Amino acid sequence: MNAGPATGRPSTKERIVTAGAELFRRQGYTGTGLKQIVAEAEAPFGSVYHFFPGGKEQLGAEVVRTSGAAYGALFTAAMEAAPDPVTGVRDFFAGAARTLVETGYADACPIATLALEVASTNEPLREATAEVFTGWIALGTAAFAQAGIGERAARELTIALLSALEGAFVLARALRSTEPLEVAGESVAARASALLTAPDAGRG
Amino acid sequence: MNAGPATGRPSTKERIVTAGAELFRRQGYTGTGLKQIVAEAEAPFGSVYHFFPGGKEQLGAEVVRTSGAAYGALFTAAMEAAPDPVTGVRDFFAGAARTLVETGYADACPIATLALEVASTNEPLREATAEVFTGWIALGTAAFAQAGIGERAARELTIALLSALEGAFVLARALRSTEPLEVAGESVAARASALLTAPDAGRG
DNA sequence: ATCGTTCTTGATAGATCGCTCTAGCGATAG
DNA sequence: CTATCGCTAGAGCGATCTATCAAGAACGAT
Repeated sequence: MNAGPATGRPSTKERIVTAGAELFRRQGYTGTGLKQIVAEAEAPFGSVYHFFPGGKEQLGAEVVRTSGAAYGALFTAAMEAAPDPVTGVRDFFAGAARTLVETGYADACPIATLALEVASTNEPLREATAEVFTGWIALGTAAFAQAGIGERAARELTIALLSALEGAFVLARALRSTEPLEVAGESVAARASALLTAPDAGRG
Repeated sequence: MNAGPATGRPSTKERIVTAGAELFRRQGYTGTGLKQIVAEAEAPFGSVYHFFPGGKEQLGAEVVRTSGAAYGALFTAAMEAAPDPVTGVRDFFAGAARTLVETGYADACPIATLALEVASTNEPLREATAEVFTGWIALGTAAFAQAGIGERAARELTIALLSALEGAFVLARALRSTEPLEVAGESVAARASALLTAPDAGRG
């Protein structure tokens, strides 16, 4: 029943999930071994199968859901902290670019690499990534709708935002440049601005 | 010196590259074994190391460059076949969506999965993917510039296009839906249209 | 104190990984 | 014919992979 910190140290399970999230994000799912995860987590090997009887796949699913929720919260926080949605979008892309540079172009989307790897090879994990993306779309749609954009336009704006963000991450990591994030962010901000300036365009 | 077809069958090297391209695209780089590649290619295992003394990494680099060039040609062909750039963009996204559906959401970008996997773990392969992306940016910039868009705006439009495309691929494969490709394509088409309608906006 | 449960721990199995190595086939040149 | 060379062919190496297993430590409940 130990969920954690009598001491300041996170529980073994938490450390495994955290280490798995970091390694899956940077090296992908198939490229990361359980041995490497437990080494990074400073956890005994057997604990993986104690907490995740379903093995690597179950750990992967939990990592996807956990870090997906965390990243969604990051987006919501950026949107709520900003005076308007356009600024929120700009801030979010700028923050993503900053993180990317600070981590040596390692930390971008927490689930994209895994998502592409498993999309055609592992149905349970594919479903986990689909659930996360669906949740992000709902989050963004709600945020833009609250700002006065029609439901349908808000949804399409969110999908365009996520597409631009994920794609910019691919280019940015490969090219080791933040230019794609800047261009993509400005592109989405412009579209959001247009929808807010001429609100009739986006009533759905 | 056999580059191929006295018979109709492609050379062993070609079959290995083709099989590698298909498997890396669908399952990723670390998720694909050399044994699986030679089985798919109906080639002897030893031939891999005959043609690619550098092993899996060298094969990966050749696959990236080959299929990157082929995909670039596909883009150029779509742009040249279309009456105007906006239609070209729409056709290209629509064609990508069609391929995705026809292959059961397996065949999207030929190098994206590999690019994310190796971006922080394998510098030679990362450089190969960076070269391909740089080539695509040059291709798109030239195509849009030829249509009358200023050099700088053409470059940014191309980066926005590639970001939207790659990101839409991620979402589409995970969600098993073409909606992201449709939304992203329309978004890029709209931006291209705006740059062509008001050409002064894009003189750089 | 004793029991039961939860969690820790690492050795180990069985499969697969990338890669090396040697042997041999078949076409061509001399 | 013989020699050479490009390529075929696959057995096998050490390493690593996921997963299993049995045993012990920690701890609360009775």
